[in-house]
Amino acid sequence: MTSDEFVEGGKPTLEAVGALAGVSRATVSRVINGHATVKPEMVDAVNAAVAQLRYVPNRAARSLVRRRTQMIAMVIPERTAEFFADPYFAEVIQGAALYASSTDQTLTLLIESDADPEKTRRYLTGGNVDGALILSHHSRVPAYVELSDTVPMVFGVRPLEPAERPIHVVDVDNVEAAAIATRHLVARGRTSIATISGPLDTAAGIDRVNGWRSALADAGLDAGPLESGTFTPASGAEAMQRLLDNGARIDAVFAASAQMATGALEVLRAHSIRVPYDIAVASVDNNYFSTSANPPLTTVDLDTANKGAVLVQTLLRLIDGEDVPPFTAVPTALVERRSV
Amino acid sequence: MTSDEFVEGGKPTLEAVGALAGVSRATVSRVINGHATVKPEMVDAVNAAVAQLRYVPNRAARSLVRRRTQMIAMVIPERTAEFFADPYFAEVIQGAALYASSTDQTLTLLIESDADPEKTRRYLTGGNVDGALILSHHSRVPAYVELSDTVPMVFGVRPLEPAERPIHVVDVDNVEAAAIATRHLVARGRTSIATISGPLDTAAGIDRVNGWRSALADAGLDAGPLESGTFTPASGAEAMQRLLDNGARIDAVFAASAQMATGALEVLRAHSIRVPYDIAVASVDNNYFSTSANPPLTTVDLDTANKGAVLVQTLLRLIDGEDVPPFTAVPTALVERRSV
DNA sequence: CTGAAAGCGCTTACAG
DNA sequence: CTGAAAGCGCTTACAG
Repeated sequence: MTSDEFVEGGKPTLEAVGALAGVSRATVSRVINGHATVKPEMVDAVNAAVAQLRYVPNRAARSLVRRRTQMIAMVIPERTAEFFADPYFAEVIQGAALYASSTDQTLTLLIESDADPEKTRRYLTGGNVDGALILSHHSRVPAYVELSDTVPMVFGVRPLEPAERPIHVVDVDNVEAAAIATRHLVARGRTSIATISGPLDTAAGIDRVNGWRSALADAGLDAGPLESGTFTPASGAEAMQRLLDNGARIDAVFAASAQMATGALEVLRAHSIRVPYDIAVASVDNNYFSTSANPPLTTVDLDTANKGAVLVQTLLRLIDGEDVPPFTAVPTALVERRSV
Repeated sequence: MTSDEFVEGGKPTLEAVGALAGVSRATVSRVINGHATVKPEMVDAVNAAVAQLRYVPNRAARSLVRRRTQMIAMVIPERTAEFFADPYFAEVIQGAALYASSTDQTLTLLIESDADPEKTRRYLTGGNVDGALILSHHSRVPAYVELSDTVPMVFGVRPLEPAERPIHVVDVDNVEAAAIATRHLVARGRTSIATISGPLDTAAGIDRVNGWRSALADAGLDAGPLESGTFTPASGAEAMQRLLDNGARIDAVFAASAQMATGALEVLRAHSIRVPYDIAVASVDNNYFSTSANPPLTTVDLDTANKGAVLVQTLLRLIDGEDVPPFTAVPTALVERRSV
């Protein structure tokens, strides 16, 4: 008797597995779903049959009866590609997709339509997904906050304004990340530490300024000058130039992103200011920009891929009705290279 | 009588829509699926009921009976994030996701596991998806070619060796793209045109060299010197340096990627060689690197987002059993900036 | 042209 | 501890 007898044509079904193992399909189902009430010998027989037939449960059937789509959406801004010089999204997506693949959830990418913002909301509320991860730009966040009691959601960034209702966010502690970098500068004996901040209308921009400021205060140092950029290399170069033009005597710069640090480094080089001898530069982000900068950047690793994984993990907990804290912090760590 | 009477609790079903419209659920199903055999007045009644109840078909139920998962996978290399300085994947994904969202297919990202390559194959052959888009590195392609008669597949790159069985690829015509750039250099009066090629073990690398060579031959010009890079800025800089070191008199360079062109430009600047006055530089890729180069690059736009869309479109045709040509070319176009 | 009915492949009360 | 049966929400022959 070959196992072929149990699969006529297409994919094997529960029925076929049951026939091979000599049990009902209800029992097979129980074994597959780990319902501990099955006799060990039946468990073994079923598992053997599953392996022999290479049985894979039909997602649609399971999803239909469980009333779960088994899908989660990752919502990302439409203009991502234009800003893809920023490796952030790629890393989060990669981390999230990898984690999702170890569960029976499917991760789908939902690109926000700038032309039709309602489309995304309709999709999310139309029962297409069990939950959503929101990585939109901060300006879009409030609109999603409203949906968060219709469909489970986890945000990748804290809203600027305190949300009107309890929400769940997974992010690094940006205050702490900036403080880590700044403290390292202090520990290396720097005393006049400027910052090139991110945009001050973003949570990350604000929080990193606060981290820089508080680390300085803790060390009994005055806050150095602050110039803001937009997280891009060009904006970092311009901010560095303004810092120099303003004539303040500084011996270190904390840049709120590796991209801005890269731009700053170019300006310093153009002025023959030696890094780290004359001015040390520390930043946040451990990515392509940090390693290929000249000199390579001492920076804070935000572990963005891990953030992607934790986002999914947290969302699944929420979907399962577990109690999830409003904020889950992803750990960060200093990585020392040659710019400090 | 309010429409609430037809939806007790959860999402409205076909049954509820039928009750509101005064028809059977079979008829509602026919209207929703556009089976032209329904009387116009019933069509209207059904559509009104659908709108009123905001009815959205249950994907799982539909998928179960149609024996289609309604999902397609995009297979991408695990190490993507590390190379994400290359905007290519982000753009393809964006184009593909956007197109998929206009259909009732869901696009899911499948990251190849370097540790367990079988995992991806099992997923694809386990009935999880209706088809797959393969964007892997070239070395992985042959393994997928084997699967292409088990599950419909479209490749984003032509295999290096002619495939053992008929496959479907969607890509730009790399020979033509390179020829466009080179012809433009020729039209501008350049006569000694070198190339910084991509890796010569990739289809894009090889094809772009051939395009450069044939454009030159067509113009009655000798092929200039060739140095190879790996598509990265650093490799472009090194190749440019070798070109200079070798002392050949050249008045133009065709770089097979914008990233390599960026690196080459830096070397030329360091040598005070003026672009385009002394040496003109044309490239391929219209992305962040092309616009932020100094000077901005005259280059061939590969319309990568559109490639993503066409990949999905082609795969859906294949899944529907249509006749699809083995190669679908995505159009390219020259964009003139200041490097030529 | 339309409806009643079967069935897609699962899960899970309900009996036993 | 296990099985027979109902049912998740659709689509589609099959009658009429």
